[in-house]
Amino acid sequence: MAKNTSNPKTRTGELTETTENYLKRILWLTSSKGYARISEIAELMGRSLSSTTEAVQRMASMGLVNYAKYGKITLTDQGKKIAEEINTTYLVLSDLLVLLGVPSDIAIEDACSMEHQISAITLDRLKKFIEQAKSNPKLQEALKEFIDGLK
Amino acid sequence: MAKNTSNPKTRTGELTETTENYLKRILWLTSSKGYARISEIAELMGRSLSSTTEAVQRMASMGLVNYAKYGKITLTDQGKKIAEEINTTYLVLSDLLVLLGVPSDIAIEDACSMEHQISAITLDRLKKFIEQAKSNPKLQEALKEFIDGLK
DNA sequence: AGTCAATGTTAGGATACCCAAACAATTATT
DNA sequence: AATAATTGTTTGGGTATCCTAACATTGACT
Repeated sequence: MAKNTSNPKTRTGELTETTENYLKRILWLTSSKGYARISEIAELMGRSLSSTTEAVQRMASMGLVNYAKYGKITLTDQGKKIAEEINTTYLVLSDLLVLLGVPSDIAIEDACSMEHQISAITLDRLKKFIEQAKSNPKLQEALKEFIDGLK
Repeated sequence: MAKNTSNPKTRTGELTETTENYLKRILWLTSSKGYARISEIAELMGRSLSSTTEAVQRMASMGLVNYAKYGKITLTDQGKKIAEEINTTYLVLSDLLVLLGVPSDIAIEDACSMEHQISAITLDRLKKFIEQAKSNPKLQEALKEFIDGLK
């Protein structure tokens, strides 16, 4: 029986899930307009302004974002590097889900929180894919080649 | 740009990720031997005895587990129902990862925490699968049939 | 410049989690 | 049964997160 080896920490080994989510949203905002504002982050995260202010201050103290009261928010080099890693993972997952037939808006949402908030639709697609992979010879063979190609 | 619509809550809409993880481990233990002990849960979760006691007491107050001091722990009907849903999701995900060539021990770990703790290996497999799905005609066709078959 | 609306911060409070250390109960061993 | 070892609980702390309400700043408009 597999043990739970996970801390409250994440993939990066240092940041919480919440912090990673904030980072990703800030990356999106800064990519499109150069900086982010508390209100924009709050809106995108679905959190209150006060929670967002607090989170951003925490992230600033960790050296992830540049922040000054009432000012524009940007990512530090370190924050940007981590945010980009997270975003890449997110893109890979959402791509896969789309490939598996999950509608893109749901794929986007689900990619953000696989397992813990997976939707009924995504779950159904994954189930069917697994079934097919076991019974459909063509898919079976294509997957076999895929696996062989990894070596 | 997609908003974060997620609460601190999970798929079930009620429980936290941590609580869901505890539930799943308790399901595993109760399935194999009829009941669970604090120390076993703690071991499986990688948490201290005190944290585990606290979590189990919290879960008891939520009606998810049957608990009495120093006693054997079992799931209530409600707890069992939810735990089984979570476990099903977990099984689907781990199956898929195995299908994609992820070693089963890693698949098991990663299925527990997709996106937030995805390993480099899993990420690599997903990437390659996406690449292949775009370039390998056989896989492409097999996936197309899969998608068509969903209709 | 003065005022108002929008935006951002602080204060105050709550819950979920986690841990170590001290204490208590249970179980195993002599 | 008495003691030792194991297991479980409580206590006392700590951090992360969230929220509302009250306060402060900024920016826009008169």
